[in-house]
Amino acid sequence: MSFLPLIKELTTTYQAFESHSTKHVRALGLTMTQFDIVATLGNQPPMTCKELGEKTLILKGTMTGVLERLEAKDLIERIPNEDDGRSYKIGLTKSGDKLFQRAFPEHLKHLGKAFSKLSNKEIEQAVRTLKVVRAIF
Amino acid sequence: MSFLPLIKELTTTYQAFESHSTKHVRALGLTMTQFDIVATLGNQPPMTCKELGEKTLILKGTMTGVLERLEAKDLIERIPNEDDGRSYKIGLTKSGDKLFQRAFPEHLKHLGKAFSKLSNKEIEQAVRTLKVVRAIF
DNA sequence: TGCAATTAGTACGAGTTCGTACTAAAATAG
DNA sequence: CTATTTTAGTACGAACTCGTACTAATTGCA
Repeated sequence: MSFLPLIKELTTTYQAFESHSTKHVRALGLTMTQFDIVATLGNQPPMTCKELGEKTLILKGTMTGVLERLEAKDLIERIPNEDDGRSYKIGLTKSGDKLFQRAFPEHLKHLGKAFSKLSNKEIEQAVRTLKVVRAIF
Repeated sequence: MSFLPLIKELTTTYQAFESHSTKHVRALGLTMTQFDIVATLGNQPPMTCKELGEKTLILKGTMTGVLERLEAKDLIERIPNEDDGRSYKIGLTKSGDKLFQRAFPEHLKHLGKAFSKLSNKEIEQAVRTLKVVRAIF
C-alpha cells in the first residue's frame, strides 16, 4: 500500500499544472484541446487528421468536432490531399498563424515563470524520476 | 525552455497511470468518476453532495449527473438530511456496498502489481520530487 | 485485374467537465 | 422579526472524451 501517496501526489501535481496552464489558455479564447491543435500546427507544414491525432493524443472521433469549431473561428483550413483522396491536410489560416505567433510564446512565458522556481538540477531530477515511474506501466 | 521535457514527462506519466487505472475500472462497469464516488463512500457514513465534491474534486454541476446515473444503477441512495433541509446525505446501497467490497481491493491489487516494480526507496524519491514540482504552482 | 482488408474521416450516443443561472432553505444583520 | 446574504443542490448549454458503427478511398493479395 506504500504506493498510495505516490498516486495521490502524481495526480495532484498533474492537476495543479493542468489548472495553471488552462487558466492562461482560456484567457486567449481557446480551450486546451484547441490550443493543443493550434500549437501543433504552428510553424509546420499542413498535416492530416491522423498525424494531428498522433501528435496530440486526440482521438479521431474527438478531432472532428474540435476541427469544426476551429474552422468556424477561421483558425484552420482544410486542403484536399493530392496523395490520398480519403484525407485532407489541415493547416493554420492567416489569422490562425497570427494567433499562434502571439499566443505560443506568451504561453511559454507564462509557464516559464512558474518553472523558474526550479533549478536545472531539480528539473533533471524530476524528469529522471518520472521516467522511472512511467516505465512501470 | 529547459522545463519542456519536464512538462512532457509529467503529462505522459500521468496519462499512462490514468489509462492503466481506467482500463481496470471500466472492466468493473464503472467510469472513473463513478468509481471515485463509490470508493469515497465506501466504509464511510453517508455524506452530503458538498462533502463528496470536496473529497473527489468533482464540481457540484457535474455531481448531479453522476449521482443520477449511480442512483439509476442502484449503487447509491439519497437520505434526507435532518440537520439541513437543503441537502441530502448520500450513501451506498446494499448492492453499492457489495460492489465496493469487491471492486476496491481488486483495484488496489491491480495497481499494486504495477507499483511493485518500484522499490520503497524509489517511491519515496518520487513523492519527494513531485512535491517540489507541485510547490511551484 | 478484381476482390478483400485496411485506412481516413465522419456520425452519433453516453458520460464528464466547466460555467452560469436559478430555486429553496438557512444564517445573519438590522 | 423581517430583509438580505449565503449556501446546497439542480438546470442547462458548450465543449471534450471515448467507443462503436459507418462511408469512401486505397492498398494488398491472389
